[in-house]
Amino acid sequence: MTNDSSSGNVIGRNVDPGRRDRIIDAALEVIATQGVAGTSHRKVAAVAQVPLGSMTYYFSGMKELLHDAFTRFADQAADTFDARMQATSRRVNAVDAVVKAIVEERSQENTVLTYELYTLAARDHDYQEITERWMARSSAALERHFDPLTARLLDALIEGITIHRALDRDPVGKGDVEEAIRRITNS
Amino acid sequence: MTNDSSSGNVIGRNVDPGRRDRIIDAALEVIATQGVAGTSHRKVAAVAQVPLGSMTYYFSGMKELLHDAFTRFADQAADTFDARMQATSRRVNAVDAVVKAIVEERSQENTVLTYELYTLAARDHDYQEITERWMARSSAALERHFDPLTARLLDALIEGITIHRALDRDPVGKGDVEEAIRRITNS
Amino acid sequence: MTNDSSSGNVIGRNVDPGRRDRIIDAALEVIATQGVAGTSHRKVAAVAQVPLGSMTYYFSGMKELLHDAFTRFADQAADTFDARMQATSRRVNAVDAVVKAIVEERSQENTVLTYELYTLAARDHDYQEITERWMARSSAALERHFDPLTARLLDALIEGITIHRALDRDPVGKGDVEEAIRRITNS
Amino acid sequence: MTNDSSSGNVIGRNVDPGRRDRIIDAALEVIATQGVAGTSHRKVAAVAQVPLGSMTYYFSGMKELLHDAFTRFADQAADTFDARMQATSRRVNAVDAVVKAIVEERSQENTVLTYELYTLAARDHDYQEITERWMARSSAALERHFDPLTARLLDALIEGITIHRALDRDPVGKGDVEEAIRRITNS
DNA sequence: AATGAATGAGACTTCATTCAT
DNA sequence: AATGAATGAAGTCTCATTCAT
Repeated sequence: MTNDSSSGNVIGRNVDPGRRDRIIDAALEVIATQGVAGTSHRKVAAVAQVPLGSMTYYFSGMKELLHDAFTRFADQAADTFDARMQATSRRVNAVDAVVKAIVEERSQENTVLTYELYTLAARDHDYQEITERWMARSSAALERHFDPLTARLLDALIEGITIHRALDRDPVGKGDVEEAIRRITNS
Repeated sequence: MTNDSSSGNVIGRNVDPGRRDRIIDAALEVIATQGVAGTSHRKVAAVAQVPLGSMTYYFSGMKELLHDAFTRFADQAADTFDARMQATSRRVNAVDAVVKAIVEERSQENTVLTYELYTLAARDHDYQEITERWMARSSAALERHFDPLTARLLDALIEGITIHRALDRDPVGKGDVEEAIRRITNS
Repeated sequence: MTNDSSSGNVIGRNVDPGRRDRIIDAALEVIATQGVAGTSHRKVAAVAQVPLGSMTYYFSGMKELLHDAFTRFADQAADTFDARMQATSRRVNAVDAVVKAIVEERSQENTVLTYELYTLAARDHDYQEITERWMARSSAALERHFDPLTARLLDALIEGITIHRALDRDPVGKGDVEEAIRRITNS
Repeated sequence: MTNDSSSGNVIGRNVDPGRRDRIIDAALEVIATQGVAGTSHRKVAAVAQVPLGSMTYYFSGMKELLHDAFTRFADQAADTFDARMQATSRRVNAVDAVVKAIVEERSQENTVLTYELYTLAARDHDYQEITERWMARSSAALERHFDPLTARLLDALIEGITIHRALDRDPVGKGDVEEAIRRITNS
């Protein structure tokens, strides 16, 4: 009668720990695909394979869902970047590491999610907290290798290059990226 | 007989020639306020003070409206930046002009609209054409004073600084912006 | 394919003047049957045989629908009572007319609707305006035959007797009603 | 063996004996504030500070909860009125006592609850039993001082005056209330 | 040319109730 | 005995779009 979803226990309610996490992941997937504007409880529930009613059981509303999703996204991105900077011992390698972070890592999905977040943050302070924390962590990671001002300016440059690489049909190449990093860091 | 759609002013026809423009302006206002996600025919029609039926009469649908609106937005922004660069005769002043463009001009509304556009462009090629043209015009304007590579990198830096200034609670000051421009342009 | 509702014009949208009125009537029917608590857009739309979407096209929301419905109900009740009082020329007959108004006319449906309205009015001033106007018209109608104070007290008595007759398993009879009217009017 | 539900305090059992009562009180509070229509298990549970699951554990469903709540309400109201009548020894004072009962005692909350109850009773016989008992007790209390017919008519008058006082922007004053009581009781 | 009327689809959310524990 | 987890049903409302006029 009803779809036996995944693991037995057909009669009665499933006890499904981890479901909240699954919904958040599904939300990020839908946001990346359809944008915040195209994200709905229905679609997320379908991707997460949970009943529609679960959505507002686990999240007070759409806003909480989006907030939690973008918090996870920003935290993970910052973790990754942090790890990358941490793995670089010497300053001369730091420039390389940054170049790689830009060129190799920034997926289309990540870029899309980033601008969706910025768009929300530009209008709603609750999301701005997420971007602030993220930016602070980025700068801190860069300060492992650069002075505070340089770290900040470099962070901004990374941001700008990433955007332009994402939106440009003929994006700047790796060599030019490196040149930009060198200039801003006086390396 | 009555196919003259350009100039005529036969009784009862074409009473409100600027209506299409008015709708586009209203659309930009609504997008800035409510985001693309919160933009609807109804709201735009209300702001533009035109009947709801006008919306799909003048625009084939939501997408055409958004496309036209962002086209106007990007064109105007590029015009302004172009004029600013054109007004600067010597390279030494160019750095100053760029700093001012960043610090004095980028309003909250413009920033919001910019990311709404990027968000669309990141997912839909039709909008990407708009951002591409915009970026090309920006670089061209900068090439009045800088070599092509520098112009491109500078353009990206401007982008990044603008974002960070918009999203940071304690944004970098004018002096630091100038320092960044100097570094990227080797000035 | 779609249900041909009432009168032709299957292709395209029906132009159906009077539809708003029909919805209001349907609302009163549903309220009488299921109570305000049990009234929903769906149910009213079903009774009125209009699409669900019509509900919020014609009424800004549930509240406007209820307000309009109860306004019509109160106006009609006041009209009827007014006509009854107007038809009675002499005071001696007025008592009789009032008795008849209570005993013969107050249907179960009317009584139910009245208390639904009172319940709303007790909590929301917007509905209280309806009851105030109704009460004012009742008193005015009674003042054709009685002095103002007597009219007011009589109005209250009518109210109370009606309630008790509706809620009592063994309601007071016509004779006792007449006795009550006589006492309150000193007739 | 374990059917002793009144006093036991075995470990882990019946830790919170007054919980059912607390829920009923909370229900009355919610009904008074939001109306029967706006009353839900969730809201009542929140006010009573009990888990949501308690609601259907202690009450078979919403109807039982409402029924129990209104039973308590009616009983308490009848108790109060009864006490007031009992405290009045002589008939001449009885009129005064009734006037006071109307003017001094009928709170907005009580009035609201009363009509919510009437609204239910008008449609559902199970609630009508509550109103019948209440009315019977009122009449009985009045019969301490008045003959049966007068008691009944007076009871109805009290009802009507209370309603009109609640719904009228400019309610009848104490003096007029007294006049009404005198007329209906031939005092 | 222009628009008011109309509606099906789908949005978010609340809820009473069930069930495993 | 008691409850947290869970969900299907239904609620209100918004909307893009269509069509007759």
